[in-house]
Parts: sequence; C-alpha cells; structure tokens
Amino acid sequence: MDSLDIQSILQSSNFQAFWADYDFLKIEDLMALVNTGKLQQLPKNQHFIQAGEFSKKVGFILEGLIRFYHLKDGEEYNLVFKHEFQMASSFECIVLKQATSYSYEALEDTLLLVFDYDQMEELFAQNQRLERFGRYFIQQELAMAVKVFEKHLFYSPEERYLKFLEEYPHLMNRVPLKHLASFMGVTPVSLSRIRKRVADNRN
Amino acid sequence: MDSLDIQSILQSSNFQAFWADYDFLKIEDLMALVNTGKLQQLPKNQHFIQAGEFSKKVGFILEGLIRFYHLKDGEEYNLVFKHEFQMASSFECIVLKQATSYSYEALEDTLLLVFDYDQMEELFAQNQRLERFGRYFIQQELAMAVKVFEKHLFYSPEERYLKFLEEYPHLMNRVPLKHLASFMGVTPVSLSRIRKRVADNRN
DNA sequence: AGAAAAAATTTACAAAAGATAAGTTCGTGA
DNA sequence: TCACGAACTTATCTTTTGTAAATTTTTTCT
Repeated sequence: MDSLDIQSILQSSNFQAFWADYDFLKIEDLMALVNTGKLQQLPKNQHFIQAGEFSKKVGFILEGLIRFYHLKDGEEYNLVFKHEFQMASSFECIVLKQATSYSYEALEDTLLLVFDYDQMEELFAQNQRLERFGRYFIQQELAMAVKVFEKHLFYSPEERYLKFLEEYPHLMNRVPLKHLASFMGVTPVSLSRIRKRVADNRN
Repeated sequence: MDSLDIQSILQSSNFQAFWADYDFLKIEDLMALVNTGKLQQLPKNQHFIQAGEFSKKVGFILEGLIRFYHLKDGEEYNLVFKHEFQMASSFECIVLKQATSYSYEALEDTLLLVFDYDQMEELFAQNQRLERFGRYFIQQELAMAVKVFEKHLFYSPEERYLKFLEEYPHLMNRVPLKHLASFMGVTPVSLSRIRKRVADNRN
C-alpha cells in the first residue's frame, strides 16, 4: 500500500475525529510516527499476534475488526473487540515482559498500521510531544477498559446484551454471536435464550 | 507530617522494590515530583473522592487500603482494592473530563501523597523523564486492570475466590467479606456458600 | 463490660445459567 | 446450485446464584 492511501485515511473525517483529542501534536510529529509504521493487510480469520509469542508489535487499526481473546482449557474467552482507530498490542510482552497469553484474530479483513514498540520508544525519547501522545493514548485505553469491565460487574447477562445493542449497534452485525457470547461471559446457548427472552418481551 | 517521614518511606524496602521499574529516573526528578505532593491522612471509612465530584486529585498510597466502587440502585460494586504504592484517582475526571461516577473510600487508616493532576502535567512538560514515568505508570495500571478483569471472564466465582486467596493472601484479612463478595461479582450470601463448599472439600 | 449495630452465615425458595444433545438455519466453497 | 460444516436454536436436566428472612458472630461505641 503506497503513501497515497495513508494520506487519504489521515484526511478522512473518522480519523480527524480521533485526532481531535491530540491537538498539541504537530503534523510533523504525526508524520514522523507514521513513517516508522508499515501497512499490513490482515485477512479475516488470520492472527495478528498468537498466544505464546513474544511480540512487541503495536498495530493501529485503520479498517476492520479484531478480537482479543484468551484460550483456556480449549475454551476461547473474548475480552474485547478492537475496531478502527484502536490499538492491538500485547501488554504482557510490552509491559510485563512476558510471552503473551492472549491472541489477536481478525474477524474481518483488516488493515493495520504496524509499529515496533521499541522503535516507538526511541521516537518518544526524541520528541516529548509524541511521548505525551503515547501517555494520553494509554490513558484512553485504560478508561475504555474500565468501562468494559464495569458492565460485567454492574449488569446481568441480559442487561449486558441490551447495553451492547444500544452501545455498539454497528458491531452487532460484525461480530458472530458465539464471540459476542464469550465477550459477555455466557455460553452461546445462554445468549440464544437471552435473545429469545428479549424478543418475546418486545412482541 | 514532615519531610522526615517522606524520607523514611522513600528509603523503605517496599518503596525501593516499587521504584526498581523506573531506574531511568534521577533522584532529583523524583524529588521534584514529590515536592509538589501533600501528605494526607485519610481515616478509615472516609472518602478520598466521592461520586459526583469533579476532582483531579491523584493520590499515591503510602500506607493503607482503599476501595474503588460504584453505587448503582442502592448497591455498591467494588471494582478494585488499591493498596500501598498504587494510585487512587478519577479516570473519568482526568481522561474523560466528566464528573466521577465512582468513589474511593478508605478501608483502613490510610496515608496518601496527593498530587494535582494539572500540576503534574506541568511538571511532565518540563521534564521528559517524568513524562515517561507517567506513561509507564499508566501502562502498569492498565496491565493490572486487565489481569483483574480476566479473572471475571475466565473463572467461576468459586475459582475466583481460590485465586484471590492465593494471589492476595495479605488482603484476605484486610478486606471485609461483603466487599470481597462485591469485588468477586457475587452476593455476600453466595460468597458464604462458596467458603463453606471450599472448607468442606478440605476437611 | 455491656448494649447496640454491623457483618457474616444459614435456610428455603424461585429464577437463571451451565452442560449436553439434538435439531435447524445459514454460508461458503466446490 | 448443492452439499458440507459451522453457527444458532431448542429442549431437558442439573447446578449455582439471587432474594428474603432468621440466626449467629463480630465489631463498635459508650
């Protein structure tokens, strides 16, 4: 993919909206960062990072959808779905300095801008605005993680399903129900019952 | 509390262990940061931050234990317990720029070093090593948050109780069971049943 | 120390979720 | 377009949790 494509993405209204939070950054800061990234096309059902790897890749999703999951006793547990303008990377490798126990798998054909964390750090060390951008970005990730977590604690599975419907309507048709069930912390069978209950109560 | 006390805390082995992750910081960086903080004694059962407030306080716990909880329909939901060398602050106020819907309440007499987030930001802008320290610290917080979250998704309430026992034995005697139950996502009644089951299986 | 309040446990019952199995629908590729 | 496999739904049975109320234990306060 050539630089023309990057340009068109950077100029899209979606990217501009994402970007609004980081107005202290200069355009040349952004370009310095973007220039260290490589575009990667990740076809549906393929992995970006596999459990067991030690990878410091940081993927910024430009297009598509990826699930972040853990495999335990043959069961897969989806923690979160990452979509456009979100980040896919292994906090275990980068922060905890361990091999990752999680995997990232594309649910759709996905386009990523892929960075190397160590290279990003070098850049951050040279450019304090980028360093701050890095911190703000992580703070956003933390805030979003808490928002996801709180739904598991405050709401019943049925309420979580309704919340998901109203909060992520655009993901409803992109995420297979078995993965949604896993994300919600129930079995696919149970999700199916919940959907039936909800449908019946609205007849 | 005078500077002598800060000195003795900074020289404690617990603090040194916490500090080992941030070896790129110079001692004068640390002192510059510490000097902007104020010591606060927070008696048991008192709030550090109350739901509804807009507070950018950042409390670094030197001693004691605080619960981070949310009130919904008269029920309290504990998301996490913060102890020594962890941070208590409102991500909603700081990151999302909203009033907080969460509260922090001391479960023990607690000693905090309290910063103002905006003042911290100024300091970070002047000192890139501190800026990086800020980012690393948040990254650690995110990693810990995911580790807490994953237990809710991967494990049953009974397994969560056993995990808590082995992972936080030092918190077991510090956290009342009703708050532990809330943290585990079950009612106190259910936790009581779980404890009985576990005890019976070990007879 | 003793009274009052809060916390923890126990019991009974109702509701929901898990496991398993079987049947149906949907999609994809040959 | 047909056939195969994956995804989803339905049914049955078992286990666990939630709610409510009563009882015991622990903590707090005077």
